[in-house]
Amino acid sequence: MSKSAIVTRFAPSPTGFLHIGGARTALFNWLFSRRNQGTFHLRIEDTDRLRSTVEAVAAIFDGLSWLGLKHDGNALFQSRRQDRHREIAEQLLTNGNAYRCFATEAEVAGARDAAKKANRPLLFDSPWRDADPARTPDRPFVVRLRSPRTRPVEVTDAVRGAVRWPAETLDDLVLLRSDGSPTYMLAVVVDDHDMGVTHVIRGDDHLGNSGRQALIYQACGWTTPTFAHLPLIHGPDGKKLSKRHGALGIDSYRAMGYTPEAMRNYLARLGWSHGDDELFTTDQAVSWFDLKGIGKSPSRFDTRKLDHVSAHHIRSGDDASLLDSLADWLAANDKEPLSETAKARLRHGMPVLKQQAKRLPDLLARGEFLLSTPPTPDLTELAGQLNTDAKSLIALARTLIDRFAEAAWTRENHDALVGDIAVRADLKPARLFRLLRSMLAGIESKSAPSVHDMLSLLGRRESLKRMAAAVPESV
RNA sequence: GGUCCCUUCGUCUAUCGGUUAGGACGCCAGAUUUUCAAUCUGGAAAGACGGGUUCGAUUCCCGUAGGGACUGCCA
Repeated sequence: MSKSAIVTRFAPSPTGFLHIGGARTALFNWLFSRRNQGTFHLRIEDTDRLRSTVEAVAAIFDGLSWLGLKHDGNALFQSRRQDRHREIAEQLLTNGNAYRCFATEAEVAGARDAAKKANRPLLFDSPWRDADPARTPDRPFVVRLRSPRTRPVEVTDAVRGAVRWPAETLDDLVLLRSDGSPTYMLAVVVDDHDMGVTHVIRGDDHLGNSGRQALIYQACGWTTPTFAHLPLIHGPDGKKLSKRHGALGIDSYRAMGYTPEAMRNYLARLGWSHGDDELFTTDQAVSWFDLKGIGKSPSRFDTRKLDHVSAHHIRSGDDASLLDSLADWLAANDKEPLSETAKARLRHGMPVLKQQAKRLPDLLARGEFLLSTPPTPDLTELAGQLNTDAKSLIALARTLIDRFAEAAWTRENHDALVGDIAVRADLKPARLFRLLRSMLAGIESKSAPSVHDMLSLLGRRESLKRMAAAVPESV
């Protein structure tokens, strides 16, 4: 293992599902570690016990595994590391980089209100920062970091460049709450350090945190990792993605019938680019990925482009795995699983079905004609649509059956036959195709493939059977 | 309010001082045509604004406007 081994991590809070933005963050971390033969860790930030549930944690595992983003080693639960976090806080207290603050919450709030009125940064300047440790009151306290007040804090971000904050805008952040529990700020830094994380790739909403966290790294004497803050994903209206935009969780996209491969492609291209490449495989993304390709501005989620990417991956997908994906989709939506014969038929038709599908369920809609015998078409109704009468339509159908029955079952023959019959009947071939379509897949079949494809997929025997069934016995 | 970040076609983006500003989605037109699609061809469509720097700015700097994030003893 090289000394410069890269370690990344994805550290979601379990809030109910794997957010689409979180999924992209995970993907970038995964891509970056794979690209560099590094390590990709998963850490569950479950220190907010009220909001963290086993279901929420399971949703994250499910989402990641469906997306194919496997983490190395075991997932780490932040809540189980509180002793370690406290230990660091104690050290900081001992070496003077932190202090006990006995200010009440009301005092802090009052100071902030005053700062706001005076148009100053909302920081709280604790009177206990320089108090005599011997003269401390006997009441609850928090442990605060003693931030340097003279120099600005600077962080170098791999996508943003140098970012700095004036010293007076950063207050002494709380490390340990008055009940002794560690705060998020402390926990993140300690965990990232202990896990050996070299690159913190996360959402833009953490950019401000990186300055504060840098202060903790400095106080601990640790080297800060490289930060890379990803611009957020917005809804189609440019506002932060929220419930009113519809699907937020990766599970929703799974339920809609997008494949993991397509989601990876679309998500990777949202906020990251490799020249003009739009459609690519995951292997390609891995070999191309770099932090330089990450954009700076937020991007909007566009489901129509997602559809296009999805269609491409279905079209170029492997028939057998497409069938597996379809089975997964059925299961994810609590639908009845495919029977063995249904599987065999869809598998047989897959080369055709996948040509025009945007999402997995389209495969099923296209292939419906293969799975069940269509209802007998009402030729009277069809005659109405074709602006002719039922009687001549039936005659045409019979001719079609007779001629098809005696010719070899090829597309060329079918074309020639239809052309010939059309000329004799003084009709446009299009009408005969409409008639054939109705006989093979039902009069309402809008989503079935072309007549030629159906003829070929169904074969001579089944096709002729359906055609015959469509014509009334006695007229 | 304060701090920080962002700004190229409607959308995702390329460009790393000199281009007819390129590609993709979507859109429009045409071809094809047995529905819906898919496919092929063509088309419309962008550097927020104002100042600098420079022989030359989309590109560098400043300002303005707009958008976003953060601003907790949440994560």
